[in-house]
Amino acid sequence: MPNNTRVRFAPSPTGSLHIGGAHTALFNWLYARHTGGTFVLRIEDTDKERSTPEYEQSIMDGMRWMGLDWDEGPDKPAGYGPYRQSERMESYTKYAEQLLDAGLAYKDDGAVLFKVPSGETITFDDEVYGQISVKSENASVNQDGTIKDIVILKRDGMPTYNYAVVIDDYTMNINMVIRGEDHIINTPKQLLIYHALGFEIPKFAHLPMILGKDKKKLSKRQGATSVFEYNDLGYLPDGVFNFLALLGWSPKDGQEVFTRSEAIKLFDLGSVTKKPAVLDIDKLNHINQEQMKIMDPQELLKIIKPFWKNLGLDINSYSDDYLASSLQAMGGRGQTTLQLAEYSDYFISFDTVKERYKADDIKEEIRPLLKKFYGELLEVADFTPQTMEAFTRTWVESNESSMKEVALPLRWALTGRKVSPGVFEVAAQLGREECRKRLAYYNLI
RNA sequence: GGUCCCAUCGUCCAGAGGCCUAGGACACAGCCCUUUCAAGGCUGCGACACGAGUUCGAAUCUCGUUGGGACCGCCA
Repeated sequence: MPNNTRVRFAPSPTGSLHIGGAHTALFNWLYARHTGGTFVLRIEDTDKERSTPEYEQSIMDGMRWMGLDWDEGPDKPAGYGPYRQSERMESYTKYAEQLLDAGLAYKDDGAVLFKVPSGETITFDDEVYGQISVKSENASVNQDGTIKDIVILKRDGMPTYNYAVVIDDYTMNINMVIRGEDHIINTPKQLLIYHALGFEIPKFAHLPMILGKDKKKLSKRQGATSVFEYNDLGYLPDGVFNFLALLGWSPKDGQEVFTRSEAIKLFDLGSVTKKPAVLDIDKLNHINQEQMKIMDPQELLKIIKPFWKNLGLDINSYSDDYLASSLQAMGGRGQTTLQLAEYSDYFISFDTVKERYKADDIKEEIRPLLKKFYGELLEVADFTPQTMEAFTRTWVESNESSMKEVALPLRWALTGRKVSPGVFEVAAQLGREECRKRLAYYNLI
């Protein structure tokens, strides 16, 4: 069954993909994937001054990072191209002339302006906000409140935003326009042009804004600018994806942690909220942690590797299986990839342990006991957490010691940290010989 | 200032007239488990902005007030 739902994400390449743009792109993608429709990427590069190919590239990379693939775009031409506005001049000129001929537009100083009528009421049904109506004389105004005709072609010949979107959405057959709420106020202006040209009107769905802690629209100054910074900060694409999906929307059953395919299945424009949402890093951290827990170990490993490298750890001398199981051994600890990498460093390097722990807390009186115990522990037939723990429990009992007394120093010697997964889990992961080496270094066997 | 939009715990969401002495999640506090917590379990704290209506009954509908946001570029 062919599906003709067509949505688009239309960023302007004047900056990287920021969190607000990512949110809009995500919801478009979710809608397209849920309905089986087509997701179009259109580059709105009509600002000659600020648009750059580098930003265009960066936006696409950001989308790829988030796993938001598009079906049509500058790099994926289909029947509705080109996909950059700067390459679609022909249609802007054509329809401008049509408007000029019909007397609905006029030229002034080399620019073409659309004549805004008065006395009309422009109404549209937003899929999220419901019915919105504005009087045409209020649709486009000067600072003093007088009607302001809409510039459609600038003096440099390029189309303006409000005009180009209409022409492109129409000619690209977009039938559902999903964009930020900041565009709700632009919609009446665009509707005027739709009417003047006799174009069929698409459905509109505006999304609540994402606000910063100060409740102001996210600007480049606050928080991370591009989605890549979230990567560097330790967030998973799936974490950002999941977290962003929860801003302004939630599945009917209240599930908060979900995979991409679950999100696609569950997504519903009808349950998008209207209230602007404040971005809460604590929640992102939590969602990110949950995503790390359910992620495929080998996939997670690919992401953690660069973080380990940044910590100066030599991961090349270990197999992927060892590294992946080290990550698994962390048992869900750490909220970000950055933390996970840092917390697990002792699986890769004993040097980091030596730097952190000098063993000067060990009282000489108990060293003999520890030596005796660790020596025997290293000889258990089966170097698994279960066996080691069982062995230890009986040992401390018959030697009038305690779990605390022997396990805590062991943790320090093995990890150089106060906190870690179960110490026998750590020991098993490190392996008998590595444990022997570390204990020997601290003169504990 | 004008136009448009919004209004439930600190934050993100449930709630579409009785199921609400308002539910979940994050954060916070406390407790528990344990060899440690950065893992896990439990408990607590905490909100329907206000005022009028409509109704037998309102967080849910209407109006007003207040508060917040967005936009007012030949930027998008």
